[in-house]
Amino acid sequence: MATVKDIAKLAGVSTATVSRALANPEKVTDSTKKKVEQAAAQLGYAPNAIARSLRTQESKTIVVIIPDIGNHFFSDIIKGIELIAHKKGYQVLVGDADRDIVRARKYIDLVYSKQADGVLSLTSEIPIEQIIDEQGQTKFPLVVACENYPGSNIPSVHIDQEFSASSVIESLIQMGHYKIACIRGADRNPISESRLKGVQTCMAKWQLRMPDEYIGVGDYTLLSGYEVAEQLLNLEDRPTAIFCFNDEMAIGVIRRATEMGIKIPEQLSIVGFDNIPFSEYCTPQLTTVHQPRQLIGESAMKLLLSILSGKKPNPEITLPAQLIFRGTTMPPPIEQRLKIDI
Amino acid sequence: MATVKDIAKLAGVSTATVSRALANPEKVTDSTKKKVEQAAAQLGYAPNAIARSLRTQESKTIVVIIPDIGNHFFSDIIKGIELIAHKKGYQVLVGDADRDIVRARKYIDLVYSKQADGVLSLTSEIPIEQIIDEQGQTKFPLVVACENYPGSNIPSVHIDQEFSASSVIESLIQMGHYKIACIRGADRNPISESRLKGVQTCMAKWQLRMPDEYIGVGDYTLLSGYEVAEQLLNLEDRPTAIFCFNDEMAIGVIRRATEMGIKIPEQLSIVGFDNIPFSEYCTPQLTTVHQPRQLIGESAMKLLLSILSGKKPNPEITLPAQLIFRGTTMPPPIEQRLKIDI
DNA sequence: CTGAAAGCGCTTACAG
DNA sequence: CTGAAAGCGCTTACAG
Repeated sequence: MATVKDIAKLAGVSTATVSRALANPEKVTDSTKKKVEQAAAQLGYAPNAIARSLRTQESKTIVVIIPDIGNHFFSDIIKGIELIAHKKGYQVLVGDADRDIVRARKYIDLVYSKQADGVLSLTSEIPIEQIIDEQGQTKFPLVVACENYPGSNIPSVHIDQEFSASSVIESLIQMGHYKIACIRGADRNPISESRLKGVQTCMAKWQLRMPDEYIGVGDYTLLSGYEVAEQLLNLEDRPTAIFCFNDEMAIGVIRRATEMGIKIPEQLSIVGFDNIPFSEYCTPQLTTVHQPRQLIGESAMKLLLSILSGKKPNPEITLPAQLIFRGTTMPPPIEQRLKIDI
Repeated sequence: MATVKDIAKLAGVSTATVSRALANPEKVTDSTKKKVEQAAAQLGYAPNAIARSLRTQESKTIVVIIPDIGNHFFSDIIKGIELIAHKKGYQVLVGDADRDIVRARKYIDLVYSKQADGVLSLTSEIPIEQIIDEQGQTKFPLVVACENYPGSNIPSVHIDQEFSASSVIESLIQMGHYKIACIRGADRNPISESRLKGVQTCMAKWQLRMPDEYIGVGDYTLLSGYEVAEQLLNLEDRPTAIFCFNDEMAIGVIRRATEMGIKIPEQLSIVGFDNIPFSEYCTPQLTTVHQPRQLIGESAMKLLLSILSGKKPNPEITLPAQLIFRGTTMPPPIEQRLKIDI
């Protein structure tokens, strides 16, 4: 492989000049610029990015940690991240943590080993002691998207989870539902906690309560939705609506309900979350909460970029979400409808 | 950040010894090993991988190029790749080419800029002149998975596309279908070509022919399946079966057919390809060809690893696929059934 | 077993 | 505008 040295020899200049001609052509006369470019082309020169990184102390690479590469929700976010990153000359390294904090740690290590300049985490399942110092500050450029660490000041971009969840419940209640169940994510997952809080706040507002056996726990996969649906739908006092904390689980519920001969939406309303592409293609089409995925990715990357450039930007960005009504929701059978005193 | 120099000073040894103690502890006395380890721990040392790469001339990183991060099919393959790669101390950089050869080129550049040691491409849409020299040899460690460059000797692992496609058609014909349409991928896509060849070979074997208007062209997305279905299903002589070259398109077809009031599978049989998780969760459940995705990923990574270690392995691995019958296929209405002369 | 020294391929502050 | 020189942080062949 050709190096700056080879080019220098061929062009009859110093390596310093080669470097300048290639990186800052304006610092060099037109004629040397031309000589160098020609020599570089002739030798098929490709700069050694590793050597450059070592010298400049930056890798121009950021790593994005995703909890599960099999989850559709993250694709568009990554597209948004890449759009901005590439525009600014940054590479994107996608690391699948597989919901394992040990694997997440490995990806964060890339910053410590200087292979990446910053981290964009799409999960909050990252080792807190690796990222926060004694003063509660982040130890390196980090942005958390979609999720957030409540109570910390880690920069983050997300929708208003609590409000969105609360809106879902509000609209179900407006339809007349009151036997409302939900399928949440694992305990201690901040998103799940926020959404559940929104759910309960709204129920309380209407002087309703969601009994414990109506709160199913899934892991955001199709299969877990399918399995938890089984429990919920076999309950003595079966819910008339199920709010799932993502679309995958909702689609699992549709499948199980269909198999059990329960008519959707006549006998059971289902609401998902995320508005993944498949949500429009299942039968019936899924009512869900749309998250502006690409925008989240773009905003998160811009935020990280501004941190990387040494600025102290506003560390929290909240983006709008919207509830999309499709074919899995309608008022419950009349005898099961909430009677509202006026 | 602490460096070997700092550790050397603290431990009272040379940097050479520090390096040895950390990388090859057996080359060093137990007592110096202990001293060095202690010093390293005390300083919170993290090795600079960039400096190491520059010195050792290897990055221990491989890049995997995928055509579309939004496509479910690739998730498990990546999981398989990562499983093997991590076990062998390699990092995996996932690059989304977005079906754009210019972007694929950027990822391959990582090899030339020494940031990656090899490439695992899950698409054949890569610039041929960048990877093949005048003698028709690959210029750097490269494995193509799922797809293949017919006629080249680029190492690859894949299923037998032609045979799998031909089996699908065979079984449709056995059911009595003969008005069989398909939705293929773009022209010049090798997978698409191989499968189409399998389709046509099998049709010919039964002395049938697939008319041109029965061959729809999609781009492997839900939407394209939906749109092409519209054309196919509005044909004067409507097909009784549609074979889609991936599950996404098949699910798009299901959606459109359902909207048009066409009963599946009574009036229309549909077969997909890939067996993505959603194929089990749509209504009806999709008949499809299962590809051993994780195994493909693992095999491809092992093949790349063996190339990286300087071996000349068998450059072509063919893995078994299997046809999975679910709810979208059955014999066509009796009056549309193929009459076989015995 | 250990150390001094060279070198991987760049970039950049400094001097001219 | 250009060049000589230093240095980023490692590893390793060589000498002892």
